[in-house]
Amino acid sequence: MTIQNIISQGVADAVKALYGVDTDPRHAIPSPTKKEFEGHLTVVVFPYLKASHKAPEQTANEIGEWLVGNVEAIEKFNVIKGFLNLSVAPSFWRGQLSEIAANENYGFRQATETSPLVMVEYSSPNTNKPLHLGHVRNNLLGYSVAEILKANGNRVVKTNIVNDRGIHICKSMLAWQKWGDGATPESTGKKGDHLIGDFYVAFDKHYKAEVESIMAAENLSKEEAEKKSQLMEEAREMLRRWENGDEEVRSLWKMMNEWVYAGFDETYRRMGVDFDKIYYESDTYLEGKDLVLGGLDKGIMYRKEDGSVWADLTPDGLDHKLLLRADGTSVYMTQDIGTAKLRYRDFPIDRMIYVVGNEQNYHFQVLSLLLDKLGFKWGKDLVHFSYGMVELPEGKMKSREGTVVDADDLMASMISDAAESSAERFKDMPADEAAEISRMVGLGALKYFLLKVDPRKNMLFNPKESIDFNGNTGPFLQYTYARIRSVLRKAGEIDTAAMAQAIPNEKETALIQKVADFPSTVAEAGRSLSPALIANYCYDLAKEYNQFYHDYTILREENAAVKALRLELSAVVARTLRAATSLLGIEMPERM
RNA sequence: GGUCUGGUAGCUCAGCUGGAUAGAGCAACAGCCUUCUAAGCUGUGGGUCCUGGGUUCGAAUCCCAGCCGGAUCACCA
Repeated sequence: MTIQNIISQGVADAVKALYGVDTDPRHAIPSPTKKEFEGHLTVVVFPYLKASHKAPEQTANEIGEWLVGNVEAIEKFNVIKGFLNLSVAPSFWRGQLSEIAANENYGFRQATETSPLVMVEYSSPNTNKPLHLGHVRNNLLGYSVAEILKANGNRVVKTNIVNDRGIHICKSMLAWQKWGDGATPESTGKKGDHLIGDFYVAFDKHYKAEVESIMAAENLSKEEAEKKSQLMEEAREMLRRWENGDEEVRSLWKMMNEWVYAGFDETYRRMGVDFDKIYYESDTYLEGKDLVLGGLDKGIMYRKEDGSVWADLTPDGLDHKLLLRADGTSVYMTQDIGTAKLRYRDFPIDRMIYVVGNEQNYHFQVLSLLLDKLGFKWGKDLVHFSYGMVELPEGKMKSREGTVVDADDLMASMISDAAESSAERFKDMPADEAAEISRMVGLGALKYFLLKVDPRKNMLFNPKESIDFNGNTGPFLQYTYARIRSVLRKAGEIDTAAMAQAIPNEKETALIQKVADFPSTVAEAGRSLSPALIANYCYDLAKEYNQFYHDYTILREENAAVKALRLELSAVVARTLRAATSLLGIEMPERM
């Protein structure tokens, strides 16, 4: 039982005993007492004035008296206006510490066979260009949300839908045929995804040049010139051949996609994210058709005179939505319906979470309605985990203007920055260990930077100012962890028996209280799908520990009981920090 | 224009299921390493919580209106 529960129940009991009124204990959940007041937890008594028919101060005093008399954990209280500040007995906190220390999986709930099955879709790259900063935010959010759901006792399937077909890949393919000179990742020494990205850019360059020359030669508008583009026509022709299963096109497509996947795999590995199941749009894009046609029979969809198929969503406050073109081909929405069908066939999903940028809010609103109408039980409640974009100081990233921040480059520069700023302190360390720590620290800084902010909001990334390693950052958490580990290495075995005699002081109880908040933080992060909540918790915990570390000695403490308590407390903080940061995909070095 | 979403310190952001005097980090300034890791700790300055109404004992938080920014409203994905 948590102290919050003890208190809220106690308050309900007090109100019943004192004023004869039944109240719901959940209405009296105490909040942490503000630093400037004495006490650990605070109950606001204004809601009980109707029951007490007394002034706030008097009501608070009466409830306080009752709690001290009847609830063992409550030692004393003070009242300021309607705020009842409760002090919890040090012995209770010491007991909490022992309990927490004994629980290996503290804060995490294990999944069982009957736990809800949640599928989290994230990343979802196109195969015509390498991953960029926007994908990094997506990947880290998706990975973290999946880990948080696991920690809350859900069974989780992480999935990725790769957009491996369509006109954009054909553009890269065409450019490679025309100007590639047989280049391969091996012959150029380039990662496959970057190589393909270069050809995509090359296509765009030639296309633009072509359009401009048509405009000049025939005095046409840009739009008219684009229609006459020979290059674009060739790309479209290539797509038609692909759809017809043309062997030459298919084998080229296969080869080039393989290059890209090898590149993606490396990026994912470096980033530390993974997937349980990968879907490819080339496998799913036809699957939605049957469902849509089935919906036609059931009257969910309707067919226009030209043969196109639509859903009327005006009763739901939305518009009419096209699902099949007049020529019978699929659109994006149809593909997503098809993907849903395959997924549901593969896994009995209870809940589906799509980690996709907020520019697709409308799409997912529609998808939810359609899946629900088509009979997917999770359709209505599907979650579009909608996140904001990462902006640069000059605005959105634009590939045309070369302002796209590449994922591989970014990670590499974070790691080299970390290596540089730790060169001095690593000088007596083997090179491979120093490199490993630099990797953890550089990526830790990047991950924390992207995950600590509210996912819904657009965020700013300034490439000119490198991401900080000081203050509210990932390395701050890692440093705190490494520092504790260093103390524990020197301490050896902790004398837990001696700890029973210790009475934790104010700073120590504050720290225990912070650690005791971890499970409810994990639970809340699971409810609200919020890595940011975990990040903020980590920062608060580390900050609290560093103050404690600064103010008190541990190894030199002469009182054996106090020393044991401080060591145990340090051990528990380190473990909680590691557990919490693991939910963000951040690794903790043993030294740094 | 319709819908969705955001606006908090010079900058980047917390806080938003209503509670006390609105918090961090960065940047600036002033301190703290013969002591367990100074990527740390302590202090100073810095606020019309976009504006105006409303609800309430109490509003940065909820409601309404407005202003400003972003997204979206494709037979693109």
